[in-house]
Amino acid sequence: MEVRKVERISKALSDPSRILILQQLREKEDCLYCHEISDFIDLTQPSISHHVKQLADADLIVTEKEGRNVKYKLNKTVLNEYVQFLNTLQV
Amino acid sequence: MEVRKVERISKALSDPSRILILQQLREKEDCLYCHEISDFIDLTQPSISHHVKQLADADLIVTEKEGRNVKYKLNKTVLNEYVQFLNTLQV
DNA sequence: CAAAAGTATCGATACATTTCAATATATAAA
DNA sequence: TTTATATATTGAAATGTATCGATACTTTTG
Repeated sequence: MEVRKVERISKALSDPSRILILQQLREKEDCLYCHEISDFIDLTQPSISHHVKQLADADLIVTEKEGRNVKYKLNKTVLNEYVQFLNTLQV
Repeated sequence: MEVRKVERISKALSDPSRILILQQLREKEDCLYCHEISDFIDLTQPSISHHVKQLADADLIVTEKEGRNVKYKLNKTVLNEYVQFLNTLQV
């Protein structure tokens, strides 16, 4: 994995709201809808949209449009590649 | 691992210079001296000192003083805990 | 087609991070 | 003890990020 990509993923993971989104995504077992996020994060809609974008731009989540709703899934492949990179840092 | 800790480690990993330091630390197999960093990072001494501090504050590296030099080691325990946290994000 | 609902984008402001020059501190060498 | 070397800290400028209100876009519903 390229350094630039590691940097972007790390940055996406460096915010409590975004970590919480990923945790809730796991709780919901890959069926988190955008509008559900405001249930557990006390920020305005534009702020939440911004955080989701960071996660999506880092490829940590995949967005899927369902009518006027947006549904999120964890991108396990990218998360695994990131973990793999971290493991290569250990001799 | 606490969210605050994940946040801090992620932030430490979200900079190309700091990623490079960790990569070189692996190359040197846990024997990286502070003054060696300027060989592969083109920043001033205070900037390098700042980056090293970020890594140390996140507990990703352990610093050891040897006379007027400082030597770094990777904190594998913390890195593993971080990886473990990331793995719990996968169902 | 008009209104409503869900999400994204824009522009502004506040806050955080990166970087450097200057300076301080600590240890070693002369 | 004076000087040199290695690292840390400080303060400031530049850049980046988070947040919000306002607004635009898209899809659904009436």
